[in-house]
Amino acid sequence: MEPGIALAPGLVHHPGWLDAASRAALQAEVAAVLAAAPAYTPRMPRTGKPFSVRMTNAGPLGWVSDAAGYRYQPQHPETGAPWPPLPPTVLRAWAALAGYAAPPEACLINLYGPEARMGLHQDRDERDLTAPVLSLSLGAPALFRYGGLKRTDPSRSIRLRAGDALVIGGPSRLIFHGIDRVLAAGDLLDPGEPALPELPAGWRLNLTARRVSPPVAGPVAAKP
DNA sequence: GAGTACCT
DNA sequence: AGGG
Repeated sequence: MEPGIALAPGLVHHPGWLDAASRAALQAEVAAVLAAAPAYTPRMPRTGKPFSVRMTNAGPLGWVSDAAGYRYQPQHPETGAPWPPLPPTVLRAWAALAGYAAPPEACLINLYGPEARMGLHQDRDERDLTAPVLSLSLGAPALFRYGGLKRTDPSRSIRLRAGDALVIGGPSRLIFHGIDRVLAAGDLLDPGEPALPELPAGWRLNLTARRVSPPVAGPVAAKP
């Protein structure tokens, strides 16, 4: 597993982990996901207030939020279709960085317009909290804020750029985190084929791979 | 098992 | 910073 920069125990930043070719490949993979599973606007539990971020998913399960609450489900909430397969680049990054044998089951794709934000929150809807969450960034840079295990713990922010990977695991698995703001220009989406017609310059895209359920028990060790 | 991926 |  590659070193990266430990921001806290279990919270590891890998700046520029995806090279230009991998970023282009991932963009093409995201374009395919969006074609099969269009971005939609999630809503807050109970109040139904819309998020500023748009979302879609890939993998056997996807994270969704609406007035009924947060949950993982196998189908797109609007089309009813199963989520498309996990992008190969996400699986490759997981194998290299997650330190977890079983593959991810969900890849949440967050699409941030120039004004989009994500308030401080915990990723705690997964039953398997021993697996890390792996984040990959594309497009415009953004200010990522992270704190501690309590909402009131002090927080810091770092800049995430296109190609950065971030592993959120171990003692940091349940830290509060969010996106303060997307930064203007600077990094545009790499020109790649096929382009992402739904993603104008100035947008940021984040993919988070998650293990939702504990892996089924493997072979039992032989007794002496 | 609160809530709070939101808002003031 | 903190709400109910």
